[in-house]
Amino acid sequence: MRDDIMTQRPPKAPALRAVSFFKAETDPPLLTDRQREELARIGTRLRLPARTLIYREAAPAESVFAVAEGVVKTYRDTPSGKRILTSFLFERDLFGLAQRGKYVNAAQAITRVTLYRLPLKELTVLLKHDSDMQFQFLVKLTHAVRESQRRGVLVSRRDAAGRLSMFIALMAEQGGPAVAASHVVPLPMSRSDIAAFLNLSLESVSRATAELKRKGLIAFEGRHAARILDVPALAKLVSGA
Amino acid sequence: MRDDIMTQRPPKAPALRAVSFFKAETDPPLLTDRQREELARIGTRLRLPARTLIYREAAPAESVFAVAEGVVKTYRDTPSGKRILTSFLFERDLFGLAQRGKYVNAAQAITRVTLYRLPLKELTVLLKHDSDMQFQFLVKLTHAVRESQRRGVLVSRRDAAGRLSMFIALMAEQGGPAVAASHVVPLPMSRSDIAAFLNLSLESVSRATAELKRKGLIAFEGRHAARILDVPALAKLVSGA
DNA sequence: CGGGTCTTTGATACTCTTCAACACCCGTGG
DNA sequence: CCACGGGTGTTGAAGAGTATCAAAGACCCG
Repeated sequence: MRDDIMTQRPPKAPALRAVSFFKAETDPPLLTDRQREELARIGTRLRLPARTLIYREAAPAESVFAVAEGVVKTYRDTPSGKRILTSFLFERDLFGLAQRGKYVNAAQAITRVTLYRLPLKELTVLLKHDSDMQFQFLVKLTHAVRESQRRGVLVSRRDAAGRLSMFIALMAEQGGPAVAASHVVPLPMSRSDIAAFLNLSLESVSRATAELKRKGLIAFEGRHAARILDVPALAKLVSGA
Repeated sequence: MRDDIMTQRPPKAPALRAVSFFKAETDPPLLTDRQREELARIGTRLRLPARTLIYREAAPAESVFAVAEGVVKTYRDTPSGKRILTSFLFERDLFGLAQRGKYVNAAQAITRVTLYRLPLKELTVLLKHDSDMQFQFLVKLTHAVRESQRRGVLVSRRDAAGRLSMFIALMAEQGGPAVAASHVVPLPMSRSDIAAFLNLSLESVSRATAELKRKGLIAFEGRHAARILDVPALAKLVSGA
């Protein structure tokens, strides 16, 4: 609450969130105000409505994007017509993964979003000049590797209910302390996005949610929020099988 | 061949391989000789026999490791007793992914390996002082993110033969031009490692290899090498479903 | 209120997993 | 040189779980 007042008054300059690989009690903001200003200077602030396609797979990659507000998904379409969601991006996340000058995923806004578009060229110059900022990007990238591996662990489970429970736990964690306290987890994405992320069919996700409801673990508050009713039971499902 | 003579005469200092996010015709070595020397200076050269456990999951993370020679796997054990292989590491790869001072995976040598153990503390100091080297680590990390996502795409396929074919293609790619020319793909890891990487049961991997053999796509030369017999057919299986 | 999208539910088929037994390979030791 | 043993890999049959196809229901936006 006080947090809202503090951070939303000025238009949010690009920021990063990540858990460091160092042992640390707290996770301080990765970037200083000055660094954020510098990023804002080379970048462009974009406000995009929900569902906007930000870039396509294999499009020329000229920028990296920082999420200031809203939710973004990145995905890949397989030759067989299936869509794989590689990640959900939230506030203070980066996206725009490229290889040889081309994006390896497509990116699309899920909600209305505010982004900072950071031209790769200027960004690399900036990073090479500001060793400290570069280090923070390095920390952020290791965070991204972990997150990607986490999805790998997620989809390794066979049962749909188990995958879904891990996903809800993931989203709860992402929401921060406010979500943890209220036990209400926002799920801004569609069921079909969840299915593509969990590598399940749409129907399996639906049946899994039904199962969790039936068992009294969660309840839905509209389509885009889940209330956790039985925390220990859900935690057990998340860890065990 | 000429490459062997060039690189193996002096003990290989730590090196990195990665595809850059920039558009580039060639992929030059990421590190200069001087940078490699500096890394060698802060690091320790280790020679370990096959199967050596390098570190456990959740162990205090004090170092990053660079592979100079041999093959390493990183894995995670789930509460339900299943083992998930998160990556295979080859020459010029890095491993030692940590979070809050602890390794998030375990790491084990598959073959006899030569490693450089780089203390995190010294490494970060070095990186902050050498902005250019830090940038190369950043490139390497984006490479790691892509590789991790690739595994995500791999395991999204339902059919075992499809996953295996993608895996063989991955290993072939890793082998470089020599492998591509000979069509013989080294598979130094065990079937059970492959199974854990592909998120399949041991038996399914076995059946998938049998299927590929039966269809005349590949032949095995011993247990740790596959010869690709029908390149276009395999490529088709790799891409399509 | 209406149209269309998103979601839920149902029945069938398909693929992998599991459990079990067997075959194979290779280093070891007689 | 050969037999042995253990790990490794292969093959078979039954069972579990999701994917798929089909259709009805709920929700949201205009």
